[in-house]
Amino acid sequence: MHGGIMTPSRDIILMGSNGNMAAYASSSSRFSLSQPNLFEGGQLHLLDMAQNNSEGDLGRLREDEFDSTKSGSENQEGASWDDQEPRTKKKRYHRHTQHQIQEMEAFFKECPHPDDKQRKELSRLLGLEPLQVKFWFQNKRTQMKTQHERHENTQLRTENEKLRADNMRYREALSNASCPNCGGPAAIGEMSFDEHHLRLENARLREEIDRISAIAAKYVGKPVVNYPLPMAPRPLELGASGFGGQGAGGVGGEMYGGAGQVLKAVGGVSEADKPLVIDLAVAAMEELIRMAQMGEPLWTVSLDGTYSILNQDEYIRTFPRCMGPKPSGFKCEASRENVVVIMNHINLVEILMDVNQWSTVFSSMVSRAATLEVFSTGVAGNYNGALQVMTAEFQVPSPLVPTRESYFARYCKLHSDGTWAVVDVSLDNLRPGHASKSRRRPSGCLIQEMPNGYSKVIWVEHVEVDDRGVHSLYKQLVHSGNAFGAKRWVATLDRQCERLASAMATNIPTGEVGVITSPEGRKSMLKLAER
DNA sequence: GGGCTAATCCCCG
DNA sequence: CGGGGATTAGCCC
Repeated sequence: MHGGIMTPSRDIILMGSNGNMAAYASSSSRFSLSQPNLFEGGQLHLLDMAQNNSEGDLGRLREDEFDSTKSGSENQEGASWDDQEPRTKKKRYHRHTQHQIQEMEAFFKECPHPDDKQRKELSRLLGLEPLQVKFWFQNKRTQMKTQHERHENTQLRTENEKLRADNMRYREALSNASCPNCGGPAAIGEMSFDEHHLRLENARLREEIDRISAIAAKYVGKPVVNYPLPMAPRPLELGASGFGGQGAGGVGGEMYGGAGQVLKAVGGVSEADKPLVIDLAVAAMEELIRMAQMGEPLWTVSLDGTYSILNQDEYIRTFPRCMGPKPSGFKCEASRENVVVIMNHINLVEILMDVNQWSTVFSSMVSRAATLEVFSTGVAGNYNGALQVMTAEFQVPSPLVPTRESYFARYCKLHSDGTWAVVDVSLDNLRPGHASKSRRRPSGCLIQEMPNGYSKVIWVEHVEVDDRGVHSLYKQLVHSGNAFGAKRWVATLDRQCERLASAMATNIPTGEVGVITSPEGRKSMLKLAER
């Protein structure tokens, strides 16, 4: 019971009832307290009483240890509650002696959860109430726990600081790196993109690039025409995109923008022809670049000096005929025009690559258009590397001029000097059954960003057409380079820019389509809302 | 005032 | 009922 003084006997003999609970040698100044659960095959010497106790006398030891200069509240003898207030509300300040703590610590190391019996023995040994021993062990356990937690916390903190430092270093390195694609900073603004999304996108695109380049490499050096067809052509894969069934999500839904029934009969290319399409696109891109850059004698400047006409003989001498020779009876039309377009270069690329925008902006020339298959949507969120198979019907607003249907690949590439290029090349070789009346030789445009936000555009149009039976007036039209030539494309684009500018300024028509340049350089098409 | 520790209270299995 | 978490009380630095 609380209250009774547990005066320690001067000779403590710890003798468990069963005889192995504790062992004590009073004269040897050393005793061991063995625990039943630890006592297997020998006694564990947990309590070393020898320290500072030459006489092995516990009672005296405690008295010796007691420093009389210390506060009177320090427990002196026995460390019990007996001589103090009965355990009611007020606690009296009391500290266990060094010795008592030492002994209990030692025991704790071996057994933090002493049972009743062990506590009793300890209390007897140390002259404490069993309850006090119980408290002490309880408090010790919580103390150890908090200590452990604190230690763990500091460990985590240092680890955290180390990771932070690493992170900073990586960020630093990243911000100094430059993007291999555009030469701009490689660091990704945290605000603008979701990093996770980008990582997934990157992985997908990397895979796509690997696949494309592997296929392209496989066919390098082989003739482009008369491709072996190792596999039977697959059924039409309308809406399918990319290789290996990888989807370029969302494309299928926008297919056939403005396309009529006729175009729906035309499918994508067969699996076996895909390498050929890639090869053609790459070759066409190369040709377009050279066509755009060369001068005399390949090009002859028109009389009024606003555009250039292609010199056929020179062309045949200069360029390998990647599409094969001109079909007999076909006439060649080719022109080039340099122009400044009042539009952001990114917008212009977007218009060309998005069939809906393209057919809308050039609606006076393109009566129908559809994207049949998307090989690649481009890299890094833009159209760089985008390749798609398209079909379109071109028109001239005149009953004298028949429409021309074309089945072609459109390939977009950002070149290392910052120039964007979009090239079309006919894929008629892939459709031997379709006797096309016209073919698009590498045609398209080079787009350069100008400091004022406008775009410098070089437009090349190069088509071969069967004009037999076509009205002579039309032939004159073609000869002037205005019918389907670069000049007309450029003029159409210009008109669209002007139309929008005036629509915006005068606030007039509804339902009109125009082109705008947002500050961010995005969303180029504008359909003025109904009012 | 905060840390330490003996002791208390109280909840939960 | 005992263990353990939360809290308190008293002391020390």
